[in-house]
Amino acid sequence: VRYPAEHKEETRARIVRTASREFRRSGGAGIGIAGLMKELSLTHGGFYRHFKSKDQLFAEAVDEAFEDVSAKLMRAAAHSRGREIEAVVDAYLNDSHCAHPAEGCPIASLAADVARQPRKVRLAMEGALERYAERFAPFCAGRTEGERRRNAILLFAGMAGTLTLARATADESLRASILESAREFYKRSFARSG
Amino acid sequence: VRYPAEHKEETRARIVRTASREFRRSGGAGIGIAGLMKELSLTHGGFYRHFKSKDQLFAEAVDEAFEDVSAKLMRAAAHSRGREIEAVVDAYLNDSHCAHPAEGCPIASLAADVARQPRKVRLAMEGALERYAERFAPFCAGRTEGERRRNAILLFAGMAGTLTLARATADESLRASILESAREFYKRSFARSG
DNA sequence: TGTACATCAGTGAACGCGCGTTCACTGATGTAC
DNA sequence: TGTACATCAGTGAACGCGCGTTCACTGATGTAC
Repeated sequence: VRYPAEHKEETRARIVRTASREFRRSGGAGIGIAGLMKELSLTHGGFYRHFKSKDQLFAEAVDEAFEDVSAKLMRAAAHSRGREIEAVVDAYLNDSHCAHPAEGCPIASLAADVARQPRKVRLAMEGALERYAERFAPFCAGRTEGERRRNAILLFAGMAGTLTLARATADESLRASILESAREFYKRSFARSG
Repeated sequence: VRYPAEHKEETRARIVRTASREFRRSGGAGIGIAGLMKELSLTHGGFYRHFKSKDQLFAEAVDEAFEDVSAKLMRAAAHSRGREIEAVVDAYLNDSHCAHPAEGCPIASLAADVARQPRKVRLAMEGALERYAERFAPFCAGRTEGERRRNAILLFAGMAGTLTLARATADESLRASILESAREFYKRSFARSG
């Protein structure tokens, strides 16, 4: 079968997009190449025309996840009429994000996984994190650019830990209560206006 | 072979202790029954005399990890001459804890894993978390017991996320800088005296 | 005191299964002549 | 215009491997008589 010129690129992008969702849902070991390709109505053999290993796909999928979530949060910030941190915190620490890891923040779902991966994967994570910090620093409290960037990282690290812990909980109301008090805390701690 | 009366109990405890370390190091899927038993110079078949499944062991191992870390942190608090939160934050957010997940906090290494487990495992996590909150609440800022407990949970959730993110980083100095600014932030936010 | 038997923590072969990866192959299209 | 050939995304069988779990078995000791 011969495919149109842009076909390969599109397939590759579809694999990354699906992998990004599935890894966030099930962890790096929770979904295999065969399952991933099947979800796209392809067979596992073709995978290696696009990626040299599962590890490489994992790194790209983490990157895609960062871009995905970052775009959503930036959109929330843009519609906030100057209360960007409040909007970002509300968009991050809510029941829907908690209930849908597959479409959510990769720090919350994959950071512990990434920590166990080879340096190459951790570098991809680090790059994505730096981009996060750069984008969100302007909305954060802090007297210098460096301080605002450190605060942006602290904000996301803290929110991610809170979201993950809420997800690890069994009781629905405990979960909601954790998210609620965290929203209040992170807004108070990181919003520019105080 | 016939063993002394307390032998079985001791073997069981050794399995849980080893599993607790190995799961924290490698994640729930990162170590198997055979590997675990081999580390204790036993064979995999005997495992099922002690546990009905790997899931059951995982739940008990998470519990053991909580007790382990909680005891260390309470010890740090006890030696702090009234600056308990400062001592706990220093004991949690340091390079050594970052470098040794196997002996470290299970929220940081296993919460994302637990979030994907059946309700039974999440209940075990929740119970352990409540015990954490109860123990550390007295050291936290807050006007009511409820507020102090909510703060204790926010403190550990935030610190765990920060530690996990630091571990997922590739650059040693970025890691150190994240930990340092986080220590300052969490002390300032949660210590009683301010 | 001596003998027959029950106990049961631990052994190691075997089960079915899914994993990541490789590879010979397919076949519709583009290209060379 | 017609024919022979190259391309290469995708197919599906096969690889070796490790997984969680089961099970018939072992054998030193405790117990019954």
